[in-house]
Amino acid sequence: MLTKTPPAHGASLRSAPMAIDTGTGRGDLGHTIQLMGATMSYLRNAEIYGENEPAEYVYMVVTGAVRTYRVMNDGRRQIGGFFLAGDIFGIEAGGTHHFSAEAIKDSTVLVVKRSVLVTLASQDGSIAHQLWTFTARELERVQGHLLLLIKSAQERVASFLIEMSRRLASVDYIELPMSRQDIADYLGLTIETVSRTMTQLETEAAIALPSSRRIVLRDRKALDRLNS
Amino acid sequence: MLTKTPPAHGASLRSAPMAIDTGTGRGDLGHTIQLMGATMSYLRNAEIYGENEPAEYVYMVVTGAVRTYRVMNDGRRQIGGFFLAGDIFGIEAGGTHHFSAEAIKDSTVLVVKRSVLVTLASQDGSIAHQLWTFTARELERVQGHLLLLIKSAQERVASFLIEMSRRLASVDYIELPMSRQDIADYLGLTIETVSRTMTQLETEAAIALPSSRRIVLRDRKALDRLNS
DNA sequence: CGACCATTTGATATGGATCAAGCGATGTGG
DNA sequence: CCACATCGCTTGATCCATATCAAATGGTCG
Repeated sequence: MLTKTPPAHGASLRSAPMAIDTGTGRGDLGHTIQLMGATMSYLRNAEIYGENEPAEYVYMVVTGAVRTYRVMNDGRRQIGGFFLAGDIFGIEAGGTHHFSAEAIKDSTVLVVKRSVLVTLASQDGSIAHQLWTFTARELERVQGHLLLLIKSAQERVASFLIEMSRRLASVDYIELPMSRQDIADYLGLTIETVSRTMTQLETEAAIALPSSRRIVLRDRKALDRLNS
Repeated sequence: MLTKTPPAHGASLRSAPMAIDTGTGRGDLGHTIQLMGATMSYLRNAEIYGENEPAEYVYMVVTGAVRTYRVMNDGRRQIGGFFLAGDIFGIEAGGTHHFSAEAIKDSTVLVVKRSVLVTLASQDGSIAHQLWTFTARELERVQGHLLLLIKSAQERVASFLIEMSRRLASVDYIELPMSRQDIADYLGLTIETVSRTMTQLETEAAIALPSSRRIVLRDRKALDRLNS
């Protein structure tokens, strides 16, 4: 359950935004961030920000993947979310982060000063609306995550795979950026249970596992039935 | 796990706002609603709104208590939150409710048309900020709820009791408005486990149970240790 | 090749679910 | 005003899904 997180706080500032496909519609807060953001790079497992730190920046993933998490006093880690290319994270209405954020693999992100965004919002109703809408969508996401945690292991894993398949713009297989431990800590399971459930789904011909990180969704209907 | 919800859709419109102690600081969206809200009454177990309905109103509890919930396809019910006097619920940035809401006991609420609030927000930056702040706080609440669901039964129940003691402005005992089934569906446990855990906490002298709905927090430190 | 790390697989333990019955309070009709 | 039905809650017995503990396997990199 517990995970060590060898940090390697290697963040280098680069510059200049670039075009990103925001087709999935994250409000257009993504667009706003693209216009104003500076590029930063983080090495695998580098901390992007820590729990209880002041929330100085808002982030959008350009390449790579990010996890947010909290460590409970007993050492258990709960992952709050995974953020992939195009996803925004780190927004806090109150000025403090309630989760930590780390790069799952070498990643680049756009950053915008939160204070700038907040000031803009106070002048521009459209920006204010984007902030609200984004936070509301985040709320929905967390509510969905919460609903996952009362389901069976099979259902959780199936839901996770379906979600990832949707978000990873996958062709005929998905390439997971995160480890089994990350998945376990996201789903509230142990790594062993996640692994066993995967093999079980493979046995039932719902998925195929060419390698541990590469997963073919073979029987979408069966997975959907579990996802329900 | 499953619960029947004998509806009795008795909602009568009354009128006129009244002063409410908003001392705990819900932004001052609460104040805004007090200024504009109309009073509605709901009988115990009456539906206030349903999942997937358009979100026409925003609500603030004046007296009584409200639960929001979703029913999964297998019949399990997950309670999303309990809302007590002064609490606001039913805000949705997208125009649709994602949970249903019911009165836990006979309740009165203030209602404001969502459209009015949204229009106001587009003109008044302070209202826009209130909406954002409120939604962000709601997000934090749900994240806290999510963290609960990975803990042990004792920890969940202890956390629940501590939270309720804080929110119910209790003197030397708390008077729960909700049933064991509601608590179970909020904590992701069965009613039997909630009941057993309560008796266990009583045995350990952490609480006393003068009656099933009335609970004395006898050893706050022990509970805090579980809450952690 | 050898060391390390992630993942899988196996054996066993356990917390909470499930099935079932009992109990106390509340309300209703005779 | 009592007898009885109902409802919410508690308690008991057993089962099962997932956790825990342990070891084997496989892939990656120096």
